[in-house]
Parts: sequence; C-alpha cells; structure tokens
Amino acid sequence: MNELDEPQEAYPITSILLDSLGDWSKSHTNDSLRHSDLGAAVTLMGWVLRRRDHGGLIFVDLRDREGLTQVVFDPQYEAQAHERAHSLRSEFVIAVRGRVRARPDGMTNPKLATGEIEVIVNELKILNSSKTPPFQLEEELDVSENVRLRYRYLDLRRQNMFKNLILRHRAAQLTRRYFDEQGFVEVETPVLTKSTPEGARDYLVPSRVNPGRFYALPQSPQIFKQLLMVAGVERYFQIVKCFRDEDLRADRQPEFTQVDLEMSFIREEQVYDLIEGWIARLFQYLLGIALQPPFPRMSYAEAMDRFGTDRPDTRFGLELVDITDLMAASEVRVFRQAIERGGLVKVLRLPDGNHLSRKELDDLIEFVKIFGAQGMAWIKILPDGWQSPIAKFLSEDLRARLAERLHLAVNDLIFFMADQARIVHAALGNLRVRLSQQLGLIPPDRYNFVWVTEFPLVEWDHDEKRYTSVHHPFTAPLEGDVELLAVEPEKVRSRAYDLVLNGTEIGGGSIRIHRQDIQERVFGVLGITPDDAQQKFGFLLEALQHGAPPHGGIAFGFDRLIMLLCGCSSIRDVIAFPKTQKATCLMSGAPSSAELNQLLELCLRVEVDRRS
RNA sequence: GGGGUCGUAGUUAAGAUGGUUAUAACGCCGGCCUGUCACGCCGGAGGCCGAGGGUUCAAGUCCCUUCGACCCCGCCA
Repeated sequence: MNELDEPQEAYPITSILLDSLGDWSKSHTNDSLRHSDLGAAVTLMGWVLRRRDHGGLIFVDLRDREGLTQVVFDPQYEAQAHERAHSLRSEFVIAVRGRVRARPDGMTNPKLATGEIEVIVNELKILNSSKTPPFQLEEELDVSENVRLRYRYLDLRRQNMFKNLILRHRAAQLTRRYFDEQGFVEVETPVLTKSTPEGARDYLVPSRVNPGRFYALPQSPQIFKQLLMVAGVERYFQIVKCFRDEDLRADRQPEFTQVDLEMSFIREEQVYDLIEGWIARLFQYLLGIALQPPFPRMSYAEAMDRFGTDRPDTRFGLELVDITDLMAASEVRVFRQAIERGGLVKVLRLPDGNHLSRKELDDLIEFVKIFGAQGMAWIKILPDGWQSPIAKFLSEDLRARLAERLHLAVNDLIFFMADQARIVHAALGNLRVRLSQQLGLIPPDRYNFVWVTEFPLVEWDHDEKRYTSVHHPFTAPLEGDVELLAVEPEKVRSRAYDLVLNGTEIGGGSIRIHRQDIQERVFGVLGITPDDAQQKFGFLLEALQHGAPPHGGIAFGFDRLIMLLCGCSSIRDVIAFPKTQKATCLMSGAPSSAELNQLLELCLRVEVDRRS
C-alpha cells in the first residue's frame, strides 16, 4: 500500500452518494411483518447485515434492533433502486420503501420470524456508509473479547447483546415498580463523598477548590442510607453505581450497580419476605419461572461445615463430612499432625467416581493447591478392595467406621484433606464445584436460593494483627452474643445475611447497630479508637444519638443478578461498556494521563517512577 | 503482589525436531450469475508473526525483557 492509497482505505465512503432521511419514517420494525401484511406499503430502516447479489436479483438482510427482514431489489421491478443496491456493503445504513409480498413456494425461511415474506423495494435511500466491520456481526461470535471491547458499539448491535441490555432494563423497571409498591422511596446519595478507610480501596477524586483534599467515590451508600433511616425515611431504595479500586474478576468490575435498600423497625424475616417477593417477580416476568418462596435458610456454620463455603451451591450433593474424630489416632501422619495443630480432616465422597484416571486425580490435586492445600489423599473403593496411597495405613476397624460414616459403596472415590479449617474448606469447597462441573452433575434450569445467616461478626486479620469486620462495622451482633464481644469476639455471631443463588452471592446485608453504645463497643473490638471513630464516622455516631430507629437493609449486585438471569458467565456481557481486568476501557482508552494545567489547578504532582 | 492460558493477514486459527517465497477458512476487492438466505463460480489483494533485545550462518519457532487480553489466588468491610 502506498501513501496515496491510505486516505481511501480510511474513508472508503467518499465515493458513495448519501441520501438524507427527508420526511421518511420507519413504518415497521424489522421483525414485525408477517403473511397477514401481504400487499402493505412499508418503509423499513436499518443496517445491511448481508447482501446476496445474483447479478439480477439482489437480496439484502436488513437488520434493526428487533430483527431481520429480507428486502429484494429486482431490476425489472425498479431498475434505479437495483442499480444503487450494488454499492451496498455490510453495516451500511439504509431506508427502503416497498411492498410486502409472499416468498415463492419452497423459498420461505423457517429460521426467521419474517421468513414467510419479503419486501420488494421500489425506492432505496443510503443514509450512511460504513467501513468494513472489524468482525462479522454474527450471533455465534468467534472473535476475541478485546476486539469486541474495542468496537463495543458494533458488538452491541448483535441481538444477543441487545437482548441482555433489554433484560437489564426490564429488571430495573420491575425493581423500581416493586419497591415503589412496597412503600420505598428512591433517594439519590452522593457520588462525591468521604473516604471510609474500612473495606475496599477507594477511588479518589481531588478537589480543586480544596487543594490537597479528596473525595472518595462510594463503595456503597451504606452510611448515607443509615442516615436516611435516622431521617425518618423508613423505607429507602436506590439503583446505584458503586466503585471499588480492587483487582477484577469475571464477576467483578471497578464500577458496578447495586440495588440498595434500607428499612426501619424491622427484623431479618421482613427483609427476607420483601426480597423473596422481589426476586420471585423478576423470575416470573423475565424468565416465566414461578419460584416458591420462602427460600431455605442456613447458618454460616452449617454452610461451612457441609459445603466448605459461605455461598453453597445446593443444586448437587457431594457434601463434606468431618472425620477429624476418626483420624485423631490414625497411622497417617499428615492427618494426625494437622489435627494436633488445631486443624481438621474432612472428606468428599464422589459416588461412582473410581473411573477417574491417575492423571485426572493428579490434576485435581494440583487444583486444590491453588487454595493453599499441601496435598490431597484419595481412596478408590474397588470391588476387590481399597486402592489408595494411604490404604495401608488404615486399620480394618477404621475402614469399617469410615464406611459407616460416609455410607461408602463400591465404585466410590473419596478425597481426604487435612489442614487448617480455612484451607480444608476452601480446597474441598472448590473441588466440590469443580467436580460437579467436570462431571456434569449440575441439573439444568435449576435456581437454588439459600439465605445464609448468622455470619461471624469479626475475624482475625493475621496481616494487620487485629479483628476486622466480616460484613461491615455497622452490623449488629446477635443479641444473645453481645456479652461475648469483650471476651471471645470471634465467637460473636452477627445479624448479617447473604442471599446465594446457585453458588453465587447475589446480595448481602444486615440488621444494623442503632445504638451508639453498642457501636462504640464494636469499634473497640475492631481496634478503632474513639478518636479514629470520631474522625472517620463521627457524623454517623452523632446521628445515632439523635433518635436512630432500629433498622437494617440489604444490597444486591445488580450486574451479577442480571448475568445469572441472562445465563452469561461474564459480568461484562451485561454491562454496556465494561472495563478490562486491568480496569481500562479499550474503546475510550481510559484511564489516561492528565494535562499539566489540570494537575497544577489541583495542586497535584505525578511521580509514577517512584512506584516501587 | 502471585500462579496459569494466550498474542501469526481485518477475523478465527495451522505452522514437530530452528532452514527457500509463512498456510487455510471466513471477511475484503474485481469479474460472472434472476430465488438466495453462511448464495454459488472464477480471479486477486492483504503480514514488522504484539514490541524490544539476545543466541545462531539462519528465529514465527530457542533465551531474556516488556506490553496487552483472559482465568484464578491474595484482595474485594
């Protein structure tokens, strides 16, 4: 390519004579015409998906957001329109006027909603040309995600993506209507707000008029919604953007949307009822699925014990079984040592699992190491005996007791894990999910909800050498556990709850502390001094002294919920303009560096090189 | 901060052990074609093999560095 060619490559459109829209208006969407419309004069507009030029007849699949209609250019019907149709290319924007007619016998297309008819064109307007698209806009897309993100506006032209946007829109409308009916008031809380040092990293926004000071973008409207309860709003909700400057995943974006709500004069059950009604309505209207509330409840302790996680997927079995007591005196040294160090031994039984090959077992052992496991033992229960690297260490008596505890049957495969509880649960909990996926044990079209309750209030942070909140510092302890705050904080259960769907946490909340004295005691456990508390949350503490009602609430990850409703595996597929794992936007190039004069106005200096 | 997968035409991929001019499909361009709908047939163009450095007579291929995408651990109250 020489230099003279380049402008033509970049702007192939200059040779096409474009038409203006004039007084034309769209008479039908491109999925709407049927056999009953035969003979109608119609005006259709949209994008050229494909052109099939037979030299004589030219067929164009005309696409808009609703669907496809085949339009036909016939030189004998209208020579001028046919002549111009030669120049049509993919993604040109056109308008056609013509007449609906039946397709000839045997020429209908059952794959199209409009497949019985076509529009014979007598007038064509080329409203805009288009560069050749960087990828073909097909529904079964075979293109890398960075190309899609770079040209997101093209990706969104595809019906699958548009359907996701529509479903998200409808979910938002249903949500607003539902909470409105329930007496909730939508209140907007500030986006430029105060940094809350507990929790995730904040996005900071410098203040020009207050040099050297920063707003933080909200990680959630938590404190403001509590203040709205003090304000007597009683029932607040909001569909709200939140921001967290943390590392990303397939289900995490730096900016994301929450359905956030708070209620006064309530206890847990009322939150559950309200949310079950909302979720049931979404499923009814969006998927046509009638859920059967109430959803099951499960304590955190039970979830960890049976599933190794606080977000159990209850669509399949493979529950964990504790055999610490049986192994305390076993010959297997790694088991005994783990127990002596305060750990435990748990087992996952895979029925009919003995067909797994040595290679597959090795892969699974590698898999659990991701979660900190040192290793994993296994036993195959074969018809003629136990096959296992550790079988010889297991006495007849122990085998009998294991068989009884685990309800062992021939052809079972069992996995053993001995370590600190945290690692055993992470490893076996994730192994459980992996096996279910690998072996296809998850029944299709099941939506298993479970409320996980009674989370611990705090946990010990080994790095910071202090207790940190499991939920957040404003979560109320269970009333019966309050006295434990001073002596055994890690045993205090909280009034926090999560709603889990098919192993994904979709929402979480709690009954809050509404008394200043309790709030200060919790801050004390968290190592937040009165001075700290005053500086960070002083306005909340003060508000609690001005007649704060008992209150609580919950927040849902809206993107994640929509992802599940759409059946997508990435949150990016339900967000119009998502960011990459490094939190950049491949289309706009954000984030970008700032102009020097902007920095000067903000009294900021950038020293990227000093980053260690 | 760490582990893994990947990066070759516009796109998706193939390129054992290093060896002439780097393949294919789709897309694109030109020609032919009046019932296609992933139209068909004929012809053609298109590449800094992500970038930089090194080893070698010779690198898409081996080594180092770096950039980017994705998945995961940590992190995400």
